[in-house]
Amino acid sequence: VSAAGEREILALARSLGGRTLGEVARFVGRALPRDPARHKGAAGTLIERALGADGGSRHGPDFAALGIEVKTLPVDARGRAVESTFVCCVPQRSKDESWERSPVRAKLARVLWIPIETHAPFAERRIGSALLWSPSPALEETLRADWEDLAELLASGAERISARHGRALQLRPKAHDASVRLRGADPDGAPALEAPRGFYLRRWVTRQVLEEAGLAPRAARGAARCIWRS
DNA sequence: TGATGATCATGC
DNA sequence: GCATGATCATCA
Repeated sequence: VSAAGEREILALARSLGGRTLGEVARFVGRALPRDPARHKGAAGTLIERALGADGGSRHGPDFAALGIEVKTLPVDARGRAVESTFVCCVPQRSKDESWERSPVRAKLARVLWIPIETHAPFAERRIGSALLWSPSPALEETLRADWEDLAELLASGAERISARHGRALQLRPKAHDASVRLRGADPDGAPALEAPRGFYLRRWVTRQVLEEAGLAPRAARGAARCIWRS
């Protein structure tokens, strides 16, 4: 909405570049957990606090007024994304929604990517150069096609669903454990229990984002590069 | 090494 | 209880 607002957020985010999670935690006055395995979302929560994002578990973008979603992006030493990226939970009745009105499109329309080096002790993980991003028309077409395929899959019954569907988007379990069930509906509309799932961006997508921004090498054997410079 | 399915903590 | 923040564990 506001270009000035975007520039301010981006400048603030880029000021975190080169710092460690421990430094940022001290800056915002929060303790950083020692064990990432037991605090998987801690880096993302910390960055949101440092940026003054709206926070909480509400729907909608992190910066509601600007429509910006903040996503930390775990990368290896060369700046390549090492994990897929959670986008949002599968909404009930997603079959009734168009791509244009989908939460996936809303989330991905404007993303502030924050690369973070992984495979180091939590507090020593270094933050990279923040990147304000929107999907290219080509990627958006892929996302739309995936969304429509996956929505159809969801509407046709839960049995056939796996993470193998979708070129850029995929469906994966999203729950405390595999036993969790939500109230849903079967293809006929009758009440049924379903495993909660989320939409995820495949790893190649975020790798491409960083490559196009010059933050990661394009070739598999490319030279090492500092992720907090470009 | 990469992808899939499973899992952990927190906030409301 | 469920959505948000993600990474872990395992197998091919």
